Amino acid sequence: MKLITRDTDYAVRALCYMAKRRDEVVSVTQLVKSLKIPQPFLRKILQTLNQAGILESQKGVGGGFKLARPSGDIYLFDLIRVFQGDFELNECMFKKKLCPNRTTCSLRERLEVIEKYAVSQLEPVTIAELVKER
Amino acid sequence: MKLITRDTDYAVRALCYMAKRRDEVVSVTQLVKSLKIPQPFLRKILQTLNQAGILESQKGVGGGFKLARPSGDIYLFDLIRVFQGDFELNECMFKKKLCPNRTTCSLRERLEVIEKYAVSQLEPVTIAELVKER
DNA sequence: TTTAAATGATACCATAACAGTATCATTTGT
DNA sequence: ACAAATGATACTGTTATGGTATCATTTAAA
Ligand code: FES
Ligand code: FES
Repeated sequence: MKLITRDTDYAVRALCYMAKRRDEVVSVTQLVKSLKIPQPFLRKILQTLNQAGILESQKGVGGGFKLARPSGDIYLFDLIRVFQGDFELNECMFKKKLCPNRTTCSLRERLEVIEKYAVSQLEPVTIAELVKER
Repeated sequence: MKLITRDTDYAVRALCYMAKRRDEVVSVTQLVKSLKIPQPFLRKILQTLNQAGILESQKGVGGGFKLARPSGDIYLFDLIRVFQGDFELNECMFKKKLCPNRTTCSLRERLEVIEKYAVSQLEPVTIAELVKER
């Protein structure tokens, strides 16, 4: 039961690293030296971020990736959305989304409260924030 | 990313049903008629609860299950523990539990806050509570 | 102009968790 | 004896997770 998967976590680390070198193009090879992440996996992650418009890429020798926008405009939730889909702790709970008990189920209400809290906590987090804090 | 799996959810429903008929032995067949849960699956769930000491069973004709203790003493967390293991939204995040970034990672702190909140919300919930509320 | 360093695009793979099913054995009330 | 119930256990299908592996393409620099 985890809130954050490996993809997302790795992405956060890589983006933090890049945020500290803004506008500098960083290659996967470089990144892998600092962050201990398997190369091909990190590569896939960065390509995904590129397709999602969070990174920009430059091909060829001396190429690599850089942030597509200021680190303060890259939200943790953007990454979660990319790698994990919508943030839902609820997802109640029957084949094709229709749970008969929705109206009566009080468990559901409690889960919703938790989800709301989690969202409120995570929503404001940006890469800039995370970099600043260390 | 769900907090509660099907097992747990089904268990909650079944236990609520049984809580309303305290000390009455209820068979899986009966339960399945009210709750829309696949029979063999529910059976497995109840057997597990039996082994966990949450239910008592009676074999043979007219047999079935009943609560092993008052519904106010059966906590949602008991069920979560049985079907999902420890409640951890964190589980950081590296092969054999040792994440190098633990000290510096500020993401972690945020997740911990959320986890604490979730626990505080779910901890007091008992079957009795859930029955009462509908 | 060749070469090497980089990404692009895809396909593949291994493991585990999740959500069940299926069987056979045993107990027990009638 | 029989049928209704649980006990025990093994099996199965699907999806998510956490990756690898390949081949193609771009590009800077020798
Ligand atoms: S069981 Fe579906 S809403 Fe709670
Ligand atoms: S990445 Fe391991 S504690 Fe945050």
